[in-house]
Amino acid sequence: MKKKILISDIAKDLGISVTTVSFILNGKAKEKRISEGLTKRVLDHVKKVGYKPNELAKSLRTGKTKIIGLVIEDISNPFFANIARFIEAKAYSRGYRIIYCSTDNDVDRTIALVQLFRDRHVDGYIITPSEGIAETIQSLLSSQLPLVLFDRYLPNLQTNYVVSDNVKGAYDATAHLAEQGYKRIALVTLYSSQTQMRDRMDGYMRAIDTYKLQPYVKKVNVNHDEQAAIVDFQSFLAEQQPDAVFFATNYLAISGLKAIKQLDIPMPAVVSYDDHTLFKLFSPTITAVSQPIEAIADELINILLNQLDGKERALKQVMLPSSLLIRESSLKK
Amino acid sequence: MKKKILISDIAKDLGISVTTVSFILNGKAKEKRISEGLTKRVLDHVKKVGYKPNELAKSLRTGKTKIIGLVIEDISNPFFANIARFIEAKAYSRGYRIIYCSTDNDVDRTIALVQLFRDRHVDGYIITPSEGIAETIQSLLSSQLPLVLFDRYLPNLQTNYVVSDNVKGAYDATAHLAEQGYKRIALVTLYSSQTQMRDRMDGYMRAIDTYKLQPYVKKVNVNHDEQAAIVDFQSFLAEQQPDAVFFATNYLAISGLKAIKQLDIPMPAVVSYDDHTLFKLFSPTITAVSQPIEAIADELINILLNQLDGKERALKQVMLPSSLLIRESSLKK
DNA sequence: ATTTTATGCTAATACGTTTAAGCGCCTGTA
DNA sequence: TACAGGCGCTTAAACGTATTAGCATAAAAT
Repeated sequence: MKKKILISDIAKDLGISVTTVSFILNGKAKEKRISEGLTKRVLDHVKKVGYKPNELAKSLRTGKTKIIGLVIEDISNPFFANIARFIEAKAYSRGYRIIYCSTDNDVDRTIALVQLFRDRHVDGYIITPSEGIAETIQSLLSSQLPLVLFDRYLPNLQTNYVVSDNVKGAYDATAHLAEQGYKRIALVTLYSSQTQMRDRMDGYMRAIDTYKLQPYVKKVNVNHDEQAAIVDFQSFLAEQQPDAVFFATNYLAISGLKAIKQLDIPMPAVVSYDDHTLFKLFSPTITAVSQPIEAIADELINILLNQLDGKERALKQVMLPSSLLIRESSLKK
Repeated sequence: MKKKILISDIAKDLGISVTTVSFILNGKAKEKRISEGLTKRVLDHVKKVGYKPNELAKSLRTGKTKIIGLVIEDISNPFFANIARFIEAKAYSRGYRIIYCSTDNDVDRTIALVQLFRDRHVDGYIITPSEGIAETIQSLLSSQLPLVLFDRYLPNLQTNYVVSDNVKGAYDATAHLAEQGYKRIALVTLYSSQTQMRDRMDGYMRAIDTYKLQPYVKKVNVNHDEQAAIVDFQSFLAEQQPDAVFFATNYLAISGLKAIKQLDIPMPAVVSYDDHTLFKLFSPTITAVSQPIEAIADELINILLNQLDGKERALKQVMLPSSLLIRESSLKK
């Protein structure tokens, strides 16, 4: 049980003051005109005895934790998991650490997480806002805390955000189906008025207009009981008999595929917003709207770090293009 | 921009000492013989002005952060994601928070994460150890830090751990295939000498012995380049022509299924160690060895919290049973 | 010879809590 | 009357660091 070694121990060992050691360790040796000889002696000795500053004490003193809080909808969803991975790597290389938690799109959970991060004094926030979270976000804003939303935004709030072009993505997906000759193209989406869902609906409708088709929209409640959602969706399938289905999220697509599979009906053409490992595997493989994950992560971390460095105060609202990953091998008609 | 409110502000507002406020806020009012009237006044006032203690300062003073560090192989793997979810919920209800990060089974990353958590003074550690991490774990042990491993353990180290009965799980899976009449049952596993992999191999071999079959073992390097792993596995398939495949992990199964799909050969029977959303969807659906996820999470958090409370110092090494989720509808032979 | 400036370092305070030790007062006992 | 002890609260130190203001000496300028 070795005793914890402090900065004062270093100072004592070398017969100098704590201040000097602190300056050197924080890279202010030159600025504070500490001689090169002493600087080297200190650094060598620190390395030798393996001294590590107490980060808690540092944070208390400086008010900075060098930690970014990442509040994410569902880390087990590959889309979010990959975003998180990129963000983590990029933040790391710039001296920041990430801590993240999933909200499952639940408001109370989101509020609790933001509070947790606030309690821990994270330096900045990257958040996928769930519905009803506006007040909480507003309070972060009021406290001047660096913040950027992604995947969706809150229309009434002046915040930074990074989203993909959901309207165009959904339009392209629907148009792709229409071009292939499908006539009864259904949209399966959530009971949700979040911006990304609204925009995907919008894109779908625009394509329906362009191709003069009949819209078939099914809204599903997927959060609580997947089996109930599946049954619900099955009755929609039986009633409307779509020949193609555009799922507004990848997990909707997964539930949807389960539903179709159980039903023993001809498989409709399927497109999903956001990709999934699964889709490459499925027969026939599934076309997906693919968001530019790395670019999103890049924008997010840049916006946040620029704000943290005080370089940038202007509002940054970024929209990036999605692309269609066409996978069907057998074209219809 | 409201100014941050301190415990001293509370004390000043009420004309009492900071100590008294602190005692009350930490539930020591009775123990410290603070009158009920004052206690109530303080609590009311704290609620009214919305005072929140600075957790950093608390942690610095007490040496406790009420945070548990969860170092996990891959949070986007449903098995680990679910474990994490349960652990988080259970810890939360006992006043602890979780921060977690993925290692991707990379030693350097694991070491860096443990160091990060150490720097942040987490109170305890739950870790899926990657290979080559023994030294790091030993150093946690030497510093008397509460610690429990899971999914696998380090045979040379005296640590707490929670694992499932990998030998029996793998035996049951293999035996199940043998009972169905499959003769060329292959095991696909990793280049890894971690305990869980060793034990799954062991269980497979025992079943092979029981049923007097020929073993077919393929070791795959899946971490770096999935496509290379797929090609590698495909040549194994072509050469050995197994009629059934037991994958030692769920992500191996996914890569394996991709490989099989590309190959246009008759689909062998497939069993996977650990379940996956995907498996319910696949045709034919895939049997899986299912670990008792909630029980594992329960044991982990109990062991750790009992240690944190100082209730328990004895070594806890727990093995829980896995069960076989049989899903094939069409039996062979 | 005196004042100014540069050099290289340090003393002391602050960050926001918790907690050991103790202080004055009141009550009850002898 | 004197004293012990309980009651209800407070004083002051501690956690480990960063940083402002400043000090002593030497060199340069007047």
